[in-house]
Amino acid sequence: MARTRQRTPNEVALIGRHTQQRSVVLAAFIRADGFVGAQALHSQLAADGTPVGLSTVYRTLTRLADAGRADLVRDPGGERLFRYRPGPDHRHYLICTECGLNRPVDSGPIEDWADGIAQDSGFAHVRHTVELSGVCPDCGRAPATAERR
Amino acid sequence: MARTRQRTPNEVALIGRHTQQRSVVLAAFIRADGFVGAQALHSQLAADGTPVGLSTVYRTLTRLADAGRADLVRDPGGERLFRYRPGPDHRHYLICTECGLNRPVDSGPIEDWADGIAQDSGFAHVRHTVELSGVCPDCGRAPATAERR
DNA sequence: CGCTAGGTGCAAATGATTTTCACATCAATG
DNA sequence: CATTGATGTGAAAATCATTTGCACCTAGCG
Repeated sequence: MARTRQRTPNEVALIGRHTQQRSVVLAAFIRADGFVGAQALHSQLAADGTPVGLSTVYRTLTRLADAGRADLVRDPGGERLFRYRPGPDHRHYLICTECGLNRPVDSGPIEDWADGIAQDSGFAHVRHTVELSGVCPDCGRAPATAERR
Repeated sequence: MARTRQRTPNEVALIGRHTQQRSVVLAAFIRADGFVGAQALHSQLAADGTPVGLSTVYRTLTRLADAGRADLVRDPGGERLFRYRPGPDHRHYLICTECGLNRPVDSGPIEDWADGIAQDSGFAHVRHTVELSGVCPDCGRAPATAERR
């Protein structure tokens, strides 16, 4: 419950000019600590009393991703979900399809495997996307609204 | 160069009623032998002289995927790409971002890793998506039109 | 303090996918 | 073989997430 980190994240500098909107978006994004969609973040901001245009949210997240400060995955519905990435390395997550709970997993083996493939194949700039999804213990126990599909 | 497999794939049975359109879509889909988007398949069919409504192509592919006969990945642009899956197991591919060339890779390690994660996490119905992309030797050598993103 | 490149927001444009709905077809039946 | 109710089909309209056009701001420098 310490500082609410309301101060402008210096990450703003990495993506251009420093503006109020960017600070707010960035702060909320970092605070989200997990995967968020642009729309969700936009709603969150509105709810927080610091509304920012949807386009701006999109623009900010896109820039962050381009700058390598955010990872990007796809919702089964096709929505882009962003996750703040503090460091240069990336991680992989196991996401609950019911409640959205997500936890990082040990991806060492994957990295090694991917590197090996890259070597053997002769392909350059090999990148990988790994998404794990399932039903977390809680949801598995209490099938919520059990809305499937 | 034997039979052109123009006969109706019996897979049709798995997704409902057997109609001309489904046979054609399915045949083309199987013949595509790799990832195809609904739109591409639709164009292909038109070019082949067996036009089928775009909606029908979408419906057919979606059903196949639901029935577990097709794998699904996302284009960086957000387009859904389907790949016919003959058996119950799935494979992972390394796709060239320049020319689309794709080759299966040995995914044994991944399967094991994913299974391990599933075990440890307590999550149920754990599924995984793995996408590897890079630039194939040919494209790396001759940077084509070198249009990036 | 004034300037200007870069930002911002809204609304309209895109693009892929889905749905609606009137019409055509399948496949079991009489 | 004709009937018929369930399904499937296609064209166009509807959705949805995301992008873009454009007129209006503003950070940050001189």
